[in-house]
Amino acid sequence: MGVRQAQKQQSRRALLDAGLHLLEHQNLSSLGMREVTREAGMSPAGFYRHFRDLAELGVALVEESLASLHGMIRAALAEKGDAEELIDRTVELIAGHVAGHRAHVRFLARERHGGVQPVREAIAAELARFADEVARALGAQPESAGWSGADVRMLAELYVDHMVATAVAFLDADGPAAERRIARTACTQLRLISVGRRHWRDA
Amino acid sequence: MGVRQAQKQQSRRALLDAGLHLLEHQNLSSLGMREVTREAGMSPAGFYRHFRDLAELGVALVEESLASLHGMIRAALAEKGDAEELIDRTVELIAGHVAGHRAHVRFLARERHGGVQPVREAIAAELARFADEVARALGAQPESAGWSGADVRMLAELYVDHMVATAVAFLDADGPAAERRIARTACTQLRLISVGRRHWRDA
DNA sequence: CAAGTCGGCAAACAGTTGTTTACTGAATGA
DNA sequence: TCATTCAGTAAACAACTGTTTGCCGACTTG
Repeated sequence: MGVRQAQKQQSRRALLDAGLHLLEHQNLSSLGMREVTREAGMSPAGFYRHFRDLAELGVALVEESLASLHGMIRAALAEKGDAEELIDRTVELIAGHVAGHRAHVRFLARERHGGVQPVREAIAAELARFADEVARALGAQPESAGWSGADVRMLAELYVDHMVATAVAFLDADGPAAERRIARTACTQLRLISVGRRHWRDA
Repeated sequence: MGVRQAQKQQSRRALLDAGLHLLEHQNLSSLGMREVTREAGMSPAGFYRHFRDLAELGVALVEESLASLHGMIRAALAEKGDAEELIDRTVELIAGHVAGHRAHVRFLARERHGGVQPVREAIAAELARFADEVARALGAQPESAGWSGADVRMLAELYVDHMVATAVAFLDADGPAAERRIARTACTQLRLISVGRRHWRDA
C-alpha cells in the first residue's frame, strides 16, 4: 500500500478514534461532525473525504465493535471442560473483553436501541448471527440430544442476551468489588440456566 | 386546584407529550428544546416555566414510564396459578403493556444506556428497586425454601432483565406473527429458568 | 522530470440552537 | 374592585451547526 493510502487510513483512524472517544459520554445522534473533526485535529470539510454521514461513521464503528465481540464469542465457544469450569471461564472472558474494549462495548450498548436506524439495524442483524453461531455450537453438544432446533435457538438467544447484559453490567461497575459481585451474579444465573437445560426433558 | 394551576399542568402535559412523541424516533440527548416547544405549540421561553433543563423533562418522563411499568410488575406478581399458566400470563401482561405504552417502553430502552447521566441513574435505581420487590415476592413462595437471600436476589435480577429484554423485543416486532414468535421464545426461556429453579438444590 | 491525482484546508453560507430580556393579559385574593 | 401574581410571548443575542466552494501541495504515475 502506497504512502498516500496509508496516510488516508491514518486520518480515518483518527476520525474513528475521536468519535469513539466522544461517544463515551454522549449519543451518536447528538454527535456533531465539527465536534469529531475538531477532536481528530482535522478541518470540517476533511470529514467528507472519508464518510458521507455521521451515520456512516457509526456503522463503521459498529463493524469494529462487533468484530472484536465476535472474536470473544468464538473464544468462549472454543473453551473445553465441565459445565462449572466453562461458566467461570466464559464470565472471565466477558470481563476481560469489557476491560479491554470499554469504548466499543459502551458504544454498542448505547446504540443498540439508539436513535440512528441504520446503526440499530446493523447491531441487531449481527447479534442475530451471533445467536445462530451459538445455536450451531450448542446443537453439536451431546447435552442437546433430543432438543428441537427451535429450542436450541431460544437457548442460544438467552445466552447472547445474557452475555450482552453482563457486559453492560461490567461496564458501569465502579470498582473491583462491584466487578466481583457482577461476576458472581452472572455465574449463578448461568448455572441456573445450565441446571434447567439438564432437566429440560423431565418437564 | 385553581384554574391557574390546572392550565399550567395542562401545558406541562403538552410538553411531556411532545417530548415523548419526538423521542419515538430520536434520542433524548439529541432533542432540542425549541423542537419540543414547537411541537407543543408553545413559545421557546415558556419551557423554563416548567423545567430547568431537557434533562429535567427526561427525568419526569422516566418517572412516568417506570410508574406504569411498576404497575405491570405488581400485576404480574399478584397472578396465581401453576407455573405454566403463570408464565403465559406474565408474557401476555408484558405484551399488553408494550401495546399500551409503546412510547414509554421505547423511551426507557433508549435512555437506559443513553447519554444523559441523571436519566440513566434514575432508570437504574428504579429497576434495582423492582428487582428488590420481585425478590421479596419470590422469597415468600414455597419454591424458594432453602434458597439463600443472594440466590433469590440473582433470580429476581434475571427475571427483571428478561422482562425488559422481552418488552424491547416486542417493541420492534413488525406484525402479529413476529409478536407470537417473541412470546413463544420468552415463554420457553422462562420455562427453562423455572425448571432450573426446581432442580437447583440437586446441583 | 512532468502531468495528474487527491487528501486536507480556509472561508463563507444560511439555519438553528439555548437563553435572556421586557412585555402582556388573565386568574387570584384581599 | 383593584393591586398582585405569574404562565406565556415576541424579539434579540451570540454561538454553533452541516455543507459547499476553490485552492494548495504532497504523493503517484508515466
